[in-house]
Order: sequence, then structure tokens, then C-alpha cells
Amino acid sequence: MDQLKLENQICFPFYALSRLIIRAYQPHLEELGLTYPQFLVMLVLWEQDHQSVNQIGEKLILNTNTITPLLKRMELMGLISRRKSKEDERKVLISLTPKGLQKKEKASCIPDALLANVADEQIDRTQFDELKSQLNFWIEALKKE
Amino acid sequence: MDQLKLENQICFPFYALSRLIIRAYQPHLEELGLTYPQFLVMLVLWEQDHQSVNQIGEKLILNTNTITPLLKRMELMGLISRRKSKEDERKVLISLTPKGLQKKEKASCIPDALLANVADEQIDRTQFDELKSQLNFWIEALKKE
DNA sequence: TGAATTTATATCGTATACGATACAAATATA
DNA sequence: TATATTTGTATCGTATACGATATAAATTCA
Repeated sequence: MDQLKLENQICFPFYALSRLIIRAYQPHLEELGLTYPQFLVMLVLWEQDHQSVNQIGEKLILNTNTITPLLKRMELMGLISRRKSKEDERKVLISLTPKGLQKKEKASCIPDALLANVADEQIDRTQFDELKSQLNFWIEALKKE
Repeated sequence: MDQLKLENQICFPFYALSRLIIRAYQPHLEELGLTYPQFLVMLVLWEQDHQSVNQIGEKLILNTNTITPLLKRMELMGLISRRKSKEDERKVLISLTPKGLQKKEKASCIPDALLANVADEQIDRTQFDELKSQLNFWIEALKKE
């Protein structure tokens, strides 16, 4: 029955860490006026502008029933525009507005600021990359389910 | 600007994995009639019955504004009971009902079933434990923030 | 001991998540 | 080419999360 102990679950640390990381981001994102999922959408668009709802959803592993209202709020905030694709009228293309693009510079210091805060205590680069590749292995494994 | 690429963020894998793991649990938890956070509450109570709202919240790193409605739903489902502590009338003690206790046995096979599904492809035990302790290090670091 | 402070929980408002379903545009196919 | 199927988004309902705020019980302290 030990396997039902909370501390023996591998699932819980991921659940907890996800929320703790979002909390750590919060003060930085507040300055940008973004929530964490909104920030992720911005990352995707800063990397490549003019993507369909589905393309964004696939990268963030989120369905349209989550993404659509999220994008609508971001449109209201003036960060992005939503317009139908001319080639395929089913698709809705998301583009950055000048205001949305402008935030990129302000955001660029966030990852560093966070790492400095948390991982300050000697986490060596190799170990860090090792962890990341391990996480990606799990993600790919679970995406296929 | 590469540091703003989604794939270079350490935060995203945790966010994604958390949701993917919950998805993987879903079919198993559906049989139990529980959501994932409800399952976590049950884990905490199966390990030790009769805990206050705060005690449960601390273990799951959740505030009462999340836990309270969650527990109320579980009370409606007949899994737990909520009653004021006699020693301290501010505290609300949560206890398992027979129905809640009964589910423990059915749940005991879930962790194994999941690991068999996902980690089937040779993940050795040592590496697994290493990962878990690394995650716990991060959790403790972020909890202190 | 009476008022100020702290503690434990609950309530409210907003923003995700996501299963189920709807619906229009595009594609396949008989 | 008319219909069935697929694809891309959106809508609806329910369940988290969580900041801000409220409130009653307990504790502190002037």
C-alpha cells in the first residue's frame, strides 16, 4: 500500500512544480500584463508570427476549447489580431499587433531573472540540460498515448 | 533572443508534463469517479485520516480557496465528511466515509498500471529516483520563494 | 478584560483546462 | 455533382487555481 503514498507518486512533483513555477513567473509577468498561458502564446508568436489557432495549440499541447477564449482575451487586450485565412476559410490566423511585438524586448530578461532567483544555488549547466532532455522524453512518450 | 524560444524554456516541460500526466491518469480515475486533484486529496487522507483543510492544503501546496470547493464536491459525492474541530472551532476536520475508504483498494493498482503503460520502455529505477529527488529539490527551492 | 491581531476557512471574480458538442468550410467519394 | 466525411474553430458545462476579500474563532497584549 506504500505505492499510494503521496511522496511515492511521480505525478505529484510535476503537478506541484508546474504551479510553483507559474507562481515564480507571476511577478515578472504582471509587469508585462500577461498570465502564464498568455505568455506561452506570446513566446510561440514571437518565434514565428501568423500562425493558426491549431498550430499554436499543438505547440502548447492545448486544445482549441482552451486556446480560443485565451486568444480572444488577448485580442481584447490589443496584443494580437485574429482574421480568417484567405486560402482556407476555416482557419483563423493569429498575428502580433505592434503592441504585442513590442513586449518581446521587455520579456527577454525574464528567463534569466528567474534562473538567477531559483537556480542560483549551483545547478550546473550539464545537469540542467540532462533534466530537460529527460522531461522531453516523457512528454513525447505521453503525447503518443 | 534565443532564450525566448519555447524549446529553451525549462518552465514549459513542467507545465506540459503536468497536464499530460493528468490526462494519462484520467481513464483510470474515471473508473474511480475521481478527478486528479480529488485523487490527490484521497491519497493524503488514505495515508492519514482526519486532517484539517489546511493540513491537506499544505501537503498539496494548494490554498483553501481551491481546496474548500473541491472538498465540498467530495462531500456531496459521499467520499468525505466535514465537521468542525471541537478543540478549535475554526478548524474543519476532513474524514473519510466508508465509501471513501473503500475506494483505496481499487486505487492501489493505478500507479503500477500507469508506469507499465508509459515507462515500460526501460527506465531504470535509479534514474527514476534520481529524477524524483531532483524534482523535490526544485519544489523545496520554489516553496521558499 | 476589552481591543487589536492572528489564524482557519470561506466567498467572489477571473482565467485556465478539457470533454462533449456544434457548425461551417474543405475534401473525398460514390 | 450531391452527399458523406473530415478538418478547423467555437461554444457549453464543469472543475480547478488563485488573488483579493470577508468572517468568525482564538490569541495576544495593552
